Amino acid sequence: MELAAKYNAAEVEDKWYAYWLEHKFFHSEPNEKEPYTIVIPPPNVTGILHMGHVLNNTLNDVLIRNARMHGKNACWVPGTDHASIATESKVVAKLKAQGISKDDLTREEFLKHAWEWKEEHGGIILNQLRKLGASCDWDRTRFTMEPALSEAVINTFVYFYKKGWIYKGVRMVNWDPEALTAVSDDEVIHKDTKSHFYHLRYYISDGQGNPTDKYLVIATTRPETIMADAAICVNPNDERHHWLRGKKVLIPLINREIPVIEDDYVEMDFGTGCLKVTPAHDVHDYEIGLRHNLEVLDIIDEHGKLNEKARILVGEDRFVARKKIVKMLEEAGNLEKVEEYTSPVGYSERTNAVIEPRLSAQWFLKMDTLAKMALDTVESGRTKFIPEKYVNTYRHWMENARDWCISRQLWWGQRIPAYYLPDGRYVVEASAEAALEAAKAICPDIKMEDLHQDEDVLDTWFSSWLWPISVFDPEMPGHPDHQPNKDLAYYYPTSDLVTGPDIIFFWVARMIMAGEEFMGREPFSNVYFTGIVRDKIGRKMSKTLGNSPDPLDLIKTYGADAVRIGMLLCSSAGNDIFYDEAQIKQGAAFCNKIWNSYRLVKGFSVDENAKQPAVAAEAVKWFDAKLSDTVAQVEDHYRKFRISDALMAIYKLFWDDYCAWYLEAIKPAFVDGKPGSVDPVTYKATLDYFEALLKLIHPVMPFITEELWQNMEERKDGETIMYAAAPVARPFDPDTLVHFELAQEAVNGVRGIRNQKNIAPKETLELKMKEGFPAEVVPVIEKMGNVTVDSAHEFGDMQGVGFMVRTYEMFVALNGLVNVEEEIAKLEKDLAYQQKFLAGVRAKLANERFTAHAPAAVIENERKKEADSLSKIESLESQLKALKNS
RNA sequence: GGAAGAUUAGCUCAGCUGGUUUAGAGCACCUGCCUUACAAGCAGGGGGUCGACGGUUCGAAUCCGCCAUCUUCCACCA
Repeated sequence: MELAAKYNAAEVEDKWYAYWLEHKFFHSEPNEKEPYTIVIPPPNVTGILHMGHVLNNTLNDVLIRNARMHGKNACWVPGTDHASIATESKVVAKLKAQGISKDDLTREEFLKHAWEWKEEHGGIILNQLRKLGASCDWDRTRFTMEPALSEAVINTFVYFYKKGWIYKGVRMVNWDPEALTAVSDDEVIHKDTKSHFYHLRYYISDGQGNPTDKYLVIATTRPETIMADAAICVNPNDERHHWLRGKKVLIPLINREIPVIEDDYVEMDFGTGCLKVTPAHDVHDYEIGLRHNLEVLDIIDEHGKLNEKARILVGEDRFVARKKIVKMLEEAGNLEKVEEYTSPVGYSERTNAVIEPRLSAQWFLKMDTLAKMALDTVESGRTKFIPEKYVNTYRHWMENARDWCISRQLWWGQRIPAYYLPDGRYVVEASAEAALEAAKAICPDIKMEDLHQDEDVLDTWFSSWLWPISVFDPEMPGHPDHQPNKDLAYYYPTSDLVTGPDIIFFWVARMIMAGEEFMGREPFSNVYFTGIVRDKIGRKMSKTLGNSPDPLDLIKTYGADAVRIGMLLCSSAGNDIFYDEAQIKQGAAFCNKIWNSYRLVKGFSVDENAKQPAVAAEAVKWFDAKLSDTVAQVEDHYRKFRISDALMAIYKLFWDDYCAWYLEAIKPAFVDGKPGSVDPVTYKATLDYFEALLKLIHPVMPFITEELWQNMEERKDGETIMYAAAPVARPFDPDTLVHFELAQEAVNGVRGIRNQKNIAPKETLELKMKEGFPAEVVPVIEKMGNVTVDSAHEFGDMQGVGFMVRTYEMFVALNGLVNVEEEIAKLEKDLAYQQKFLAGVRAKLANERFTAHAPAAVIENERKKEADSLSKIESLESQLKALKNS
């Protein structure tokens, strides 16, 4: 096959991905090998691939492919998340665009639309992952709302309910009075908003419900809620208000009597130090109310209007009521003053309506035991976090975990399996039939049509926390007596999880809880937290900013391998990623480099009778060691999840060591204007190394490596680099590397002189070196530096330029090209530097406290520095002397 | 306001238990090369008082304190 001069990714990628799929290379079944398992962080089912997904899934794929090549039975389970809030709001928006309001639809009609939407968009993101090269076991693709997984969620709910850990409670939700729905905290936008601070007089009651002439002053931004006040609260340490202890005050206008209570929550130096407590209409007040057993009086209805409990201004909108009540308070003499005030106010992301904190009945899951278990999992190290700093964050949250509100006022999701009897009592069962049976125990005559299932669905995380279990065996969660099926027994616990730190609590912590509860052990051994992908100037990638490129466009332009490299080059664990297209270009350049190195190797002609030249033998020996050395480093980097370091090590091995040094060293010289031949020993080594390099980089660049690996020799159908064994580090003599490095430095010295003196690389120079230099690498210097090497005792008065390779003196003979003054100036500069350096080292050695305290090895090293420096100075001085005499 | 983390070359980052670091890498930059694998290339080069100030130590980018700036998470203050 002819190879084009440039690598064409587009042609290659689809071909090999189809080949991999055709042979089911990504598919895993339990076997006798060690499993390596990753479950994908399931993207939203209607989502579109963005740069965050690219980063995350590239990392996942690198880990999976690396494990596969290390002989593990690698299984990467893909799937999607039903994402109730995001998906439902997309469906609502789509219906709205068609002129359909969700309110006009029944639950069944709406869900029909939602499923249609899911069928239409559900596969997109998984197909996009294929373009990236993701080696997911597609036969195992799961969806969090598919029947089996939904059943698992329902069973889990019933399980916890019967265990007594799920209860119905009241919670303050963010109510959107326009959309008539609760919205999540994420959907509330806090904006500083100008308003007023109303200072109101509350008169002290005489005990009979009549005002005295004494009063206290509270400051509020919401005077329309005073009718719902349950108490006035002051700080117990606030001496100004001690006279109020045990007193009761009267709510203005309606003269309802409320107590004065004390609580640390109140800031003494904010407002007047007196807080009106309105449990029904403020989150904090609600909590104070709980502590002090205060009455909860809800005076605002779902539309944001005052209801009859308010007694006055009934039916008025909350903002109209505010204006009116201010006037009424003023007329009644209760308004002391009004201040301008700016405070953060929550607005609904969807309707821009001001959010009304509203109490509502919600379902909760107790967190105390689960959180304790999950904290232990991480603190004991059974699950490791990378980077470790997230353990702190995790601990803080787990120690302060509040009960988990698991109900959502939506339709898209698993419907809560609570069935209400007409009298308001309820039963919790996995099916309507079971619920009817249970209901009959309470009320023998009850019929199915009398039962009404809870309208709410469960939080999406209440399904995704089962993911590492339910993708293998959906029967398991909620059935403690169930024996794990073959898959679950084999694949669980999974190995690594790659995800963003933003969902450490929402998802990671809860998966650990579910894992401990249902499996009795951690769901994964390591959690690798990626950073957030930002643009060059540090802004989050977002649709509204338009600063997020379409990954598919990038793949089309540069190739998937280049995109993968580009993302990994700038990703150290836990740090945000500053995305820059230049890095993808770098990846594309690397692809091209690999491609062309193969063109060179493939173009070699082999002379079966040729003997291996000394320089080639040396290069082979060196690269062998270098390869082992790098493989060991790469293994270490992978172990520590330093993926970008692993990549950089391979990158340099391929580009600098293999292409720039090894190939140049073994490249046959020209014979009669044509490239000469390579001997068979060197040729075989060269191909072996090339293959080793392909294997090393394959996890990161799956496509180009498969293409070239397949091209290297005739492969059978069904063979793939994916399952080739990863290169293994072998022991080597460290001197091999050290000596070759000396040769490289000598060559660099010669090249530097060429550059300086403008001498063409083609012109062969004469290099003199003093004896003692490792002889075996001299042929390398001769070839790579295009020099002939002579050893000499003295350089005498030769014309030329000297330089040092560590402690070895070198000298390039040049005739008529030396500017003596320039050389002298340069040498003197070097000499001055060395003398200063020597003085520093000697000062250190002369310091008794240093020699007394420092370890022997450190002192020894300083002595060596001293000796090296001395010999350099000696050499520089003799060169100077020679130059000055010439 | 609370918590965690960061600050090293123009950019992105390594630098693990203080001493083989006389602070490194990749990219970018500058100079010279179309040398028959690759100009998406080759060869060479410049560039940092390790955020500021104190402290511990024979010795600090590394440990401690304080300040500044930034990021994230939590709470968003009647």
